[in-house]
Amino acid sequence: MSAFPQEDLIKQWTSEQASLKQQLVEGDMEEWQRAPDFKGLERVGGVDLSFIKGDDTNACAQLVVLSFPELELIYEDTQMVTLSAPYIAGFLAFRETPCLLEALQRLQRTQPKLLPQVIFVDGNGLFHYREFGVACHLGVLSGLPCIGVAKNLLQVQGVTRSEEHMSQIGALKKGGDTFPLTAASGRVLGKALRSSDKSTKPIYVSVGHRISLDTAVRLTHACCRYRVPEPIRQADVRSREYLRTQFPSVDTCG
DNA sequence: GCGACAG
DNA sequence: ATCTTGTCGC
Repeated sequence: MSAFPQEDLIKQWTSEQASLKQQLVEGDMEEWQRAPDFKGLERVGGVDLSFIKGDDTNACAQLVVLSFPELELIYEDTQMVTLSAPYIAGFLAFRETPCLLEALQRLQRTQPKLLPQVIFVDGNGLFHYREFGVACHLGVLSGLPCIGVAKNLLQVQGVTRSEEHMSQIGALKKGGDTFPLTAASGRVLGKALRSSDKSTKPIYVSVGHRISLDTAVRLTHACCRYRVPEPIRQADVRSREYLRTQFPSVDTCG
């Protein structure tokens, strides 16, 4: 077998990100994105992968489509997949995007009218080392509007978990409150959002594709029943439930 | 060399 | 990502 140093892989992936980035579209492109109440938006999607404890190559890939604004499940796709790429911070898309695109293609092929008008992705969009996170990657390759939502802060481009950052989190008083994630360049790459009155820890929202940051934040807030926006939360809950029933732990009492 | 490292 | 139950509080 030929050796393929991680160094080479990273070089290849870096140039691929730069190439795909040229197709990235920022800003609102649909009428519903401009509407105060998102009139015209009927379907929101969410994707996620879940793993079995000691196995990092086999995973359960999940795509859900919820009605908007009710946030009720109207479509679900659950599929066991074998991942070929390793997880490397900054290159999450190369690991997770292929199986998510396949899920979208199955939906496109069988029930195209149920395709989501926007997809919430677990991970960052523009808030990324090279401003091209997994939400941008999936957006460009699918052509669909995407929003990146990270549950943990990626310390990038000068944004750190500093006293200043902690202080800004403390200043988020109610659901919907935000503060910008500003790169050293001065560019706002995303926003920290207190997603509900009850949750203290913010989520980090950034543009994936074909949507503006303000619209992404506003819609994310509108989709939060709990800390994590419902489309992603449903995808997470359902993929884990699938693994729990299909692959029960082997080493637990009998 | 040290620390950071979405999922 | 996963490891993990009960517990404290509203």
